[in-house]
Amino acid sequence: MRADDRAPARLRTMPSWLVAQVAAVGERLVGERLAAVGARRYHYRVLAALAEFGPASQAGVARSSGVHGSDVVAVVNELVEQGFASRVTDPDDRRRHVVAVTDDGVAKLEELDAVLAEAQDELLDRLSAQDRAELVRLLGRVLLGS
Amino acid sequence: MRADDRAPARLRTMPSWLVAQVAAVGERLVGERLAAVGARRYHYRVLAALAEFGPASQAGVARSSGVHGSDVVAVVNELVEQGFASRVTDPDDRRRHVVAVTDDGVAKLEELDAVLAEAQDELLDRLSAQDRAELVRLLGRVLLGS
DNA sequence: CCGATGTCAGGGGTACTGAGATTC
DNA sequence: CGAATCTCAGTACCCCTGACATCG
Repeated sequence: MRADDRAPARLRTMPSWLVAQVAAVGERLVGERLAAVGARRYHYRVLAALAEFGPASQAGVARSSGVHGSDVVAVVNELVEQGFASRVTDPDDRRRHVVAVTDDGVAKLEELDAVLAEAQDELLDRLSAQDRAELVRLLGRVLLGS
Repeated sequence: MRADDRAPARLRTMPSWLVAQVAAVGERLVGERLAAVGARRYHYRVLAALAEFGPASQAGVARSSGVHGSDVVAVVNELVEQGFASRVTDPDDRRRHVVAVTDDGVAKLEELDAVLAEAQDELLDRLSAQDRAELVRLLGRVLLGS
């Protein structure tokens, strides 16, 4: 009981639907590759935020990674379990748990980067370099005020 | 504990992430508007498929709407409850439940069409008509072989 | 028996809400 | 006190898997 992709005409030209379809394909490609190395998108986002912005409280990680605070808890739990992040209570403000990426975490992030680059290529297989750049430009513009 | 949109640089130019962000914005706009009139995307997709392709078995609806067969059951249940669809056992093949859109369902679909058109405009607010067409073209091309 | 169909139960991932406890 | 932080429980949606009974 699977779906063909003979979608109703109403949908085939609806931008929000097209973009959702493309996003779904991309998320599947990315998700499969991340799963193959034991990660999810949440892990990547949190590791990337920690690597770029440095150690931060979990609330800070939520802000910089875009992952919801309630989910950061679980993701950081998993990253710590796997040795990719450390979490210590801030002595200056004992509400805060300062999270930092470890050396293993940096290595893992590089592995994930490579894996995601592959997925991008597969997703955009049919687009020329120009078209890829144009797509990125248009998507960026749509996001500007959201 | 909400997210700013200061995303890591790794993500800001990654096509799969950009498209997922835009899709998320679109899905929120669409979802909110549909919720305001008591519907979800699944309802729209099933109604649109029924209106365009005519009455069909639930397996047929799954194929033409792209909604998974296991979910079609629940969606059709809800549409029938609301009077937007009818479901009768096919006398020629008693496995099949033939689903059809009702007059109320057609009216509902038109309401949803209007609501979704608004959402498209809001989503693409920042793009010229040319850019919108270009975006649709590029997205369509990405989907061609997926 | 095989295959298509409909139904149900359930999980996984993402995103969010609400409440409680702790600390500033 | 109010506000921020962390944590947990739970919800919702979408997508999917697996199993089962029914029927052609």
